[in-house]
Amino acid sequence: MDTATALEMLKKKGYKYTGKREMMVHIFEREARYLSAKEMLEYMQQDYPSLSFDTVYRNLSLFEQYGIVEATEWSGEKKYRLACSANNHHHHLICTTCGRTTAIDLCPMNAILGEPKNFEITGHKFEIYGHCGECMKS
Amino acid sequence: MDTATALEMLKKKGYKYTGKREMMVHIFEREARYLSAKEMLEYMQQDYPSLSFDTVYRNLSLFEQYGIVEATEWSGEKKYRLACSANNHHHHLICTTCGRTTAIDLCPMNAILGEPKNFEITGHKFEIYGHCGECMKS
DNA sequence: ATGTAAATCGTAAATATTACGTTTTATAAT
DNA sequence: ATTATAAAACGTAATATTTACGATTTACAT
Repeated sequence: MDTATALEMLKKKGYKYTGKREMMVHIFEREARYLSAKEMLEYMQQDYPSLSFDTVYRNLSLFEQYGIVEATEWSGEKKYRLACSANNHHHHLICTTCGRTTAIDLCPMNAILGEPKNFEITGHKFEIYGHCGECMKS
Repeated sequence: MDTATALEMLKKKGYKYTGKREMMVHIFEREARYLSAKEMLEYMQQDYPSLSFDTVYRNLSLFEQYGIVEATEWSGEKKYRLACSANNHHHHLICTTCGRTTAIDLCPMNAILGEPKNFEITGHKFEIYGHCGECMKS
């Protein structure tokens, strides 16, 4: 999911192509890791000093809704990253310090045989947490 | 992990055996599901109308620290449940409406061959979310 | 150039969690 | 049983995260 594709897709749905949305996706591309809303706000404020919370949160939700970013939460915060371009479903090693990820080409759902009785599955999460090489140094 | 065992264990560590802690573990036993701090507070206030947030949060942290409860988070809230008495490591189907769980006797970490390079693993999460039979009715 | 709906701003409200000085209480020693 | 003391709880405030909303600005189709 690159910036142009993401924003053009939104435009086709009737949303506007704004500089702030463009920058948000750019930052996700550049950082290539999970970001909190606060981190995103801080990066954005370098270019838009008076940016409001509303804009960041609203756009994060919009991006999530249309599959531009994927979200998870740890340490009491929601975190967002650009949706993986890999077309196969997979999971991640996540550095809980910096948010960087490494893909795991394995989904435990494949090992779940049949449907559980009396339970409608809506989603699942498989995440391995830890510290990446960079963060271990410091 | 039953009430008596849990509280006696704490006592040996130098913590006091209080009616509030006893009731908290009782509620966890009775409910047998993930509870938010708020839900716990509300249950507790039936017997202790002036109970403060501090007590609930402090004791939840204490319980987590000593393995009496296990915690996770979804929908922007931390949730706690009595630590599973099963001595084998396992995971859960979780009803995101009521917090009830069903054990899955499977851990995807077994399929992760070897240690990832340049990454120190500190934990992992495998959870399947959905709606249980009870909650699907309503 | 203009109309209109969407986006953003500025700010406040809502929600969840943590913190802290004071008072109360469980517990062990006397 | 009384007392000392350290932990627990109270009452309340502070902090952090997320959401909400009326007013203003902007993108963009006409």
